[in-house]
Amino acid sequence: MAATLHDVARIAGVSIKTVSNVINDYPHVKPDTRARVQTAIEELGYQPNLSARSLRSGLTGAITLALPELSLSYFAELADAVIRAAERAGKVVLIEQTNGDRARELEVLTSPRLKMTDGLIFSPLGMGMDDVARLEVPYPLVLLGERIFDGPADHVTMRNVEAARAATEFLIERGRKRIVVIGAHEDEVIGSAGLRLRGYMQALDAAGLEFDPALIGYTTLWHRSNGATSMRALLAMGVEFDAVFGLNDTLALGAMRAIQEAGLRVPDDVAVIGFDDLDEAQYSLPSLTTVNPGRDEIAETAVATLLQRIGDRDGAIGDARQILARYEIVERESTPPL
Amino acid sequence: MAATLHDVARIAGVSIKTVSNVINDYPHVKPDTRARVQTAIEELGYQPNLSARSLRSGLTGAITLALPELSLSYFAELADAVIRAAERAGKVVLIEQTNGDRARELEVLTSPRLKMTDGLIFSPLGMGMDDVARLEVPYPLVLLGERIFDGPADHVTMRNVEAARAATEFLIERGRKRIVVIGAHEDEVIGSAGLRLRGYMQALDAAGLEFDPALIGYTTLWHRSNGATSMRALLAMGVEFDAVFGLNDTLALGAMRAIQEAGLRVPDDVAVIGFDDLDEAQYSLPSLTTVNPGRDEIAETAVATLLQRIGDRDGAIGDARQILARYEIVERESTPPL
DNA sequence: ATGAAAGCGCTAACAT
DNA sequence: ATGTTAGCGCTTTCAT
Repeated sequence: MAATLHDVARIAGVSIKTVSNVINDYPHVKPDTRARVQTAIEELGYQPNLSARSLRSGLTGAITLALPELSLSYFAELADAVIRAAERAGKVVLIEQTNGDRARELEVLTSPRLKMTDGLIFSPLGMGMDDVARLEVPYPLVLLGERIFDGPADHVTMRNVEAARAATEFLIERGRKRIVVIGAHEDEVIGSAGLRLRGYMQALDAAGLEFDPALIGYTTLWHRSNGATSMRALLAMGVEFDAVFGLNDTLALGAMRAIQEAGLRVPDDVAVIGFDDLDEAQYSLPSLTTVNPGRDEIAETAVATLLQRIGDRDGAIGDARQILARYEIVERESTPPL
Repeated sequence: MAATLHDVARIAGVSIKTVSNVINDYPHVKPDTRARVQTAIEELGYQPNLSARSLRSGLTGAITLALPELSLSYFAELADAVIRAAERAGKVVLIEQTNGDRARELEVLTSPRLKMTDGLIFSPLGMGMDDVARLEVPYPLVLLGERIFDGPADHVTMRNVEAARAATEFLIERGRKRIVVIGAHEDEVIGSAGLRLRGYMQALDAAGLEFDPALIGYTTLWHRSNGATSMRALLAMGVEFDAVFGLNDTLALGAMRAIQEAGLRVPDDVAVIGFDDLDEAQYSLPSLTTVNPGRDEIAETAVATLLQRIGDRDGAIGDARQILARYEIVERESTPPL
């Protein structure tokens, strides 16, 4: 059996209170008592029983991260960043995959398994504004993504509209006038697709360019294959264009493949920009210019915010906050130099 | 405060034992008592306190998965598969990232945080055979990967040598005779690189082809950029070749980029095969022929094996087992048809 | 500076 | 079929 406080206390010839004091760095312990306890701890290889500690303290030292799926690079890189940020704070991360399925997302919000952790960082994809009320939960919650706004929980997200506008302007500054968008969702107002499309429109407007519906490629999912398929369809219809804005990197990468298949050159004939700054955007042929939406900052802030809420037993922090990360355009080979 | 067993018992007018019986599906409970308890549970929104349950039962219902990093697609897809398999068994997964750093890996093996879970699925990258003794741990452990063999723990892995041999033979069958390998590690005997290189040699041998050291591209890491760099170096040296075996998919993808940059055609001038069957292998240009090493089966088996060990309180299962998944070659566009 | 003891919420052995 | 009760190992008043 694993050693307990009592075992350590017995070996060290002190009470369990003293051992506890040593472990928790309570200041008033005589140096030589402390040393004796330390020796006993090492001798026994004592490690505290975390279940017991949790039961007593009500805190587990773990947080849950719920996201659609790790096979999507964006979420894998987000999870990586969240785990690193949590680790820096000495916390550990439990991952739930929802597949972006609304029912599963709602289920996760009330799952008993959440009690294994102190709070939830939640990146929904299937839920919408109608489900806002479901976010009134009795535990600390930080929301990610663009499915819900002004909900009852802290929300950390990116500047979708501004960043998409900047991406579009980046193409316009380089002389492109007929800019295809890949990945739009019919009638979506919020959600990443809706917001980024709005940014696109704003940029056209500001530049005095006319919006042409023929330039919009709709896809339901945002995988590489959807980008390629959508692009091929546009190509087949004979639409004329000189640039492509992929609403995320995988779409842009897929579209870039279709463009090259058709014998067009990137960036000479068609300039391409993506959104997300995935690791692989550096390694495509040509490498992909894209928007870094501040993923690391989002992860960092989400963890910090959640931990604040967890530590805030008497609601001193106040109302739900909206936090926006800084974005940045990363220029690579898929767009021409200025 | 959250409701407890006592609250439910009081409302339902029974003892906590009865409530506990209902929750744990103990058979001998009168139907109407059960109904009364159920009503009380719903009324109070009772959810069991998992810390208390863990303290009492010694089991948490969670497992740890320790891997290098989620930003590497292979591990993201592995984690995805492990989480799904665990979920099917009603277990939850906590993820630790080691960055493939040996010191960090050894640290994870003895971390107190492991006590938050019932066992560990461990995919080391920095540890080696010298560290085998460190795997004698006082908790259920299942090992993944090719860093350690015949250790004291169950080991689930892929048929590296056979699969690499099959990949090489696949190229030979298509008439290729000068096959470059990208991603070799100097003097490595075990490890993915060492094993796969051995499979390559075996295939050459069996086909009566001579091994040419000039065809081996060494890289320390297995990112896309390493594949591209290594390939460019070989190209610059004027080495002649008609095929490339990337020891993993990202290397192959990087190499393919360098090949195309050099004006060579895939698969006509150079056939390319990878290893891993990542999602993105389907979407490259051309799509990548590769080896599916049985990742889903590995994840499934690792979880099942770990849960068996966890449930096996009196060591009835016996010694450490070695389990090998089935592999399969997935033919795509980067190799010519037979 | 240290000790004694209560109790977090649950499970399970033991009663009835 | 249901109730009583003793801990699981820890933190934390309250004493000393």
